[in-house]
Amino acid sequence: MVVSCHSCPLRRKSVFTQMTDSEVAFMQKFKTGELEVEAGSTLMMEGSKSPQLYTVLEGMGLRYKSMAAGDRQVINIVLPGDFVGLQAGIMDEMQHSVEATTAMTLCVFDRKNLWSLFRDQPERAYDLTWLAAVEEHLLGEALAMLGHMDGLQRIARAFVRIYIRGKALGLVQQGAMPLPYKQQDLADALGLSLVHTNKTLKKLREDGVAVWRNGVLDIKSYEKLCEIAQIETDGKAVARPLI
Amino acid sequence: MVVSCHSCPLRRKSVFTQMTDSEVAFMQKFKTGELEVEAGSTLMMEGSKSPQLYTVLEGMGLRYKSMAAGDRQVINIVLPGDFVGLQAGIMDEMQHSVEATTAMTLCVFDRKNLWSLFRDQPERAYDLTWLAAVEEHLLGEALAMLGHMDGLQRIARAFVRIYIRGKALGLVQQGAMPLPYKQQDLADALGLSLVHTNKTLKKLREDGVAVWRNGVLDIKSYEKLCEIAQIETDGKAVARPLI
DNA sequence: CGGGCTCTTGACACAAGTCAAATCGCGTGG
DNA sequence: CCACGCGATTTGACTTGTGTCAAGAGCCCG
Repeated sequence: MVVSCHSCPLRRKSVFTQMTDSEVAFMQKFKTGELEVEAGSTLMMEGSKSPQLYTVLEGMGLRYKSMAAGDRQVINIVLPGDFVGLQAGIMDEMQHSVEATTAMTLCVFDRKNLWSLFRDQPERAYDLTWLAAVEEHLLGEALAMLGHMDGLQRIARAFVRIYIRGKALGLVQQGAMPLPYKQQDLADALGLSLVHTNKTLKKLREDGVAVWRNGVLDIKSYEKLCEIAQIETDGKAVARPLI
Repeated sequence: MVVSCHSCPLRRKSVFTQMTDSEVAFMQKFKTGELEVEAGSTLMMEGSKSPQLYTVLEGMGLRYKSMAAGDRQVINIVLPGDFVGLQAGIMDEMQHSVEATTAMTLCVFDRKNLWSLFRDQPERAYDLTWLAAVEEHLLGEALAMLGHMDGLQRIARAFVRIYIRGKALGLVQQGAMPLPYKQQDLADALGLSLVHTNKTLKKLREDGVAVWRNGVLDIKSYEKLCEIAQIETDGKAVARPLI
C-alpha cells in the first residue's frame, strides 16, 4: 500500500518543515513509487550511477566508504526522513555506499526529474542545497571528533547525536531507543578498533552512563554522557526539509 | 581595480566549467564588489551570519572549527576559485571559520540576492548544490583518512590532494607549488600533533618523497607519494563551476 | 547438537601524544 | 650593524592510548 505524500506519517512530525498543499502536490508527482528492502541489502554502491533517489520512510541504514584492506569508514547512519542519493543525482556517481541495516521502506524518485525540480520548484532546490550544506556541517563535526577526541569521548558524542535525532523522530521511550547496529559498525564510524570500542562501551556501562545492548541504546545519565561528549545538554534537532 | 566577470582570469582556466555569455552577465549583476584582505584576517567567524558570500580570486586561506581547549580542526584549505560562505547563505550561520593565510582578493556577493539566484538561475542553483555535494564528498574522504590511515599516509594523501588542486590552478612549476601554511596548520587538519607532524615530514624528506619548506611544497617523487597515500597516480581535478 | 556470528577479555606491541629544550629565521629597535 | 625577542621548526626522552592477536562465552538457527 503506497502512502500518499499528503498523508505521509513523517510529514506530520515537527522535526520536518511544513510544506504548502501545492508543494506537497508537486512532491507527489515527483514521487514514482515505494521500495521495500530487507535487512542487509545494499541500496547504493560507491561508484554507481543510481537512476533513483530515495527518502527513507521506515527503517535504519548506514552510509559508508569501502577502503583498501577490506575495512570501511562509516560516514553516518541513515534514519527515517533522510534523503539518500543526492550525490548520484547531482554529481555523476555515488561516492559512498548505502546499506539497509534493518528492513526499510523508501519513497522513490526518479533522478531524471531532478532537473525539473530545480527549474520549477526553487524552494525544493533550496531545500536540497540546505540538506547538502547540513551534511557538510555534520561531516565537519565528525572530522573534528576523529581529529581531537579519544575513544570514550567519540562514543559519547556519537550516542548524544544519535539520541537527539532519535528523540526528534519519536524513537525514544524512557531514555531508550532502538539502535540495531553492530559494535563493528560503531567502530568503523569512529575510527576505532572493534576491541577498543567494546572495552570503551564496557566502561560507559560500568560508570552508569549508557548501556547499548541487544540493539537498544539506553541512556542512564544524559548529563554525564554530554559532559564526556563536551556537548551542551540542551541540544535539539534542527527542523529539516522532508523531500 | 575591479575585474569584470567577463574578463575574469580564473574563468579562463580549464578546471572551471564554462558559462554562456548571458550566464556570465547574470553573475556580473550578482557580484557587488571586490574585497582585499591582508594575511591573518578572519573572513568568517563560526556562528556568525555573514551578509556576504565570496569567491576567492587570489590568495590562500583555511577553513577551521574551533574546539575546546583552544585547539582547532582545519576542515580544508581555501584556494582561488573556491566559494566561501555557502553555509552562511543557506543555513543561518557559518559552522566554521575562514581565515586568510596570505593576502587575498575576493569577489563579493550579497547574501540577500541568493534567493533570486535560486528563482531565476536554476543552473547556478544547481551549481551551488553541486559544490555542496562535492564538499560533502571531500569531507567524507577526509573522514576516512583520519579513521584509517597513519600519520605518514595522511600527510602523503594531503600533499597529493593539494598538488592536484594546485596543478589544475597552474600553481605548480617543476613539481613545486607555493603552500604558505604552517606545520601546525597541517597537523590541525590531519588530527596529528605538531611534533609528530614534524617528524613525519622529516621522514618524507629523507626518503626523497617530498620536501615542504619555506612555504613551498616540492614533490620529489610523485610515484612514491601516491603509493604511500594509496592514490592512483593519474588522478586529476574535476571540472567545477565558478560562482 | 553443531556452526557461525557477535560480544568479551586478557596480554602485548607500537604509533602517536606530551613535555622540554635547542636551533633557526626574521623583523625591530638601540 | 648588531643584539634581542618572538614565532616556527627540530630533536630527544618518556608516557599512553589504541591496535593486534588470540581465545573464550553467549546466542541464534538449521
